[in-house]
Amino acid sequence: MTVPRMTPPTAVSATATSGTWPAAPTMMASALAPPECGHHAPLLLHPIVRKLAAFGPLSAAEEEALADLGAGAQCVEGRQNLVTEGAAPDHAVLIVEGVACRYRHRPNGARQITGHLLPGDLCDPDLVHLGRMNHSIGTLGPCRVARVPGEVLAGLTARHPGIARALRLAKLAEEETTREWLMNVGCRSAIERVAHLLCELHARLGTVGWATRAGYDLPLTQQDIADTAGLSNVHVNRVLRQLRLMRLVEVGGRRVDVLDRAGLRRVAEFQDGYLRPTGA
Amino acid sequence: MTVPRMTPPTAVSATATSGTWPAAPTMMASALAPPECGHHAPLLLHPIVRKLAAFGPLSAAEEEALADLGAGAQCVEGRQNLVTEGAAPDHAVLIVEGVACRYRHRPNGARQITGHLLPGDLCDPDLVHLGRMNHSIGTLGPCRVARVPGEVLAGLTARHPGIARALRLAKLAEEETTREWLMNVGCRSAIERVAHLLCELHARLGTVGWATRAGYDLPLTQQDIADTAGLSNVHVNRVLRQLRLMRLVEVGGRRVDVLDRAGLRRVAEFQDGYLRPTGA
DNA sequence: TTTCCGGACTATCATTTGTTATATTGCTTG
DNA sequence: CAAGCAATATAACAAATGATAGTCCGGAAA
Repeated sequence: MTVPRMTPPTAVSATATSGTWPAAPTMMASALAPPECGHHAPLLLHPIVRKLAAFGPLSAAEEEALADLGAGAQCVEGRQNLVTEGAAPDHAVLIVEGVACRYRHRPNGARQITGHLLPGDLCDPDLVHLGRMNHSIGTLGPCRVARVPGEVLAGLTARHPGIARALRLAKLAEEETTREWLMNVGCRSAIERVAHLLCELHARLGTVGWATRAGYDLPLTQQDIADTAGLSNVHVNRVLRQLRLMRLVEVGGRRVDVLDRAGLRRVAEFQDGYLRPTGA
Repeated sequence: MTVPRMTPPTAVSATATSGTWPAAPTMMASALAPPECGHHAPLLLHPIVRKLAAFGPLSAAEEEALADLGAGAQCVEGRQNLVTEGAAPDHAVLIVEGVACRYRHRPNGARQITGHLLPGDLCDPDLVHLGRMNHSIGTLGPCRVARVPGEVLAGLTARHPGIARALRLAKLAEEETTREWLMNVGCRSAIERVAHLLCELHARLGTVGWATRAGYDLPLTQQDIADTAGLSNVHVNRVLRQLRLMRLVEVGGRRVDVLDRAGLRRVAEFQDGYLRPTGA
């Protein structure tokens, strides 16, 4: 059977200035290679290495151990559950490629997405404490994911203090992100919410090499954005049109083109500090 | 949409004002004997003992060690900051009595409350990881709070595995609660949001002995509820009147009288499972 | 190719919620 | 006691957002 893959990041146009943006297109292209041949590629190409390295220095052995986590990654189509509400998983899930989310449904069918899982995200790092999940985790677009048994994870953190520390900081960042979403939904207007969401995705995908300064590929439908921001799909459409008319960002065809990053951030009041908590 | 209307950020008061506590007597009268009235009182009267014991068995030594945390508690008036955004605290804060919250302001003055801190709540148990806070913590009504130095906390968890485990579960419960709030604000109607909030407070205060089946004392203003639920104060007033007319709950005079607990929970679709995660 | 279908898009209308303004109440303070 | 302040209450109006319905488009399947 055919296995769905993510659209690879589009090559940067010749006019694009490198600037301060971390990702290089050639690196991203090779990141798409199957994980089996990954031992020749720089370890930083593995999204989880890139993500955790941003929280503090990792030893070479730690980077290698992290990269190994993605070795057995499998392809999953969009709209599939990875972990279902009520289950008591004995493994964590590492997103190697694609976008997944945490979500829950109300009895009336309404869905609320409570978190996005992007390449390099590991959930849940402390599943040992968790009896049964009270929300589900599912893919939004096609993904490559690796299941990490609890014992493997425990051994990893026991042996590598740098990884343990980075995972704690990553967890903290996730908590802060949830609070930021609450801020978003609780007291920002529709256009501000959507703008903020697009900024956040830009920043997060950027640190793992899946976004350029010009934009990023995004498998979310307008309904997915609506369920994230607490809006209706129709209103999300209205807001996206407005953002397009304001020459800030164009969203369509599973692609987000950021025309005016500064302007978008201004509308969203976006401050990216919450994504990078610093250790004490 | 939301226009400047808020009271300015509360003035910071690093000085722990001790002594007077305006509304104290009435709060204590119905529910419990005052927890501070002595070393002779059963340890379960200490809210943090009650709260953590709900997550799993604690040894007598552990209960005693926990009860000691509240020994040096000081009185703080309402509307005072305990920790201010941008600070890098070296201590955790234990709420012994009263209600506090995590919150942030938007530049336009709008405030979003992202969490409630009730008696027995300890924040943040893992402050070691935290560089600077990107939200503030402040009292909503008069409180008694104890500051717990990081070293004390570290020693406590190192020496008492039962406490360490309970604190981890409590942290997990807090995360689940934040997600539940996101669900609330993101996809429930105004009346459902307020009903859900009242149910949650009832359940949480109940486990630490500050609520009876009939209701509980609550120092929140309607504006505070509004800032929690992502509504305007006027609309909160409308909703509270509706809940009163439906004979579900009466809120007023710093008091919540629950007339029909089952009915209120039905309106809110309240499931309290998220408050008590089970260990694996 | 044609058909089918999900997603994007738009228009119109309905409704919830926010805004502004003004009393009122109760408590604190002078 | 009166004055002042904060919180509550309510009304009238405005704005933001949701609901419904339908078209259009592009990719997948027959």
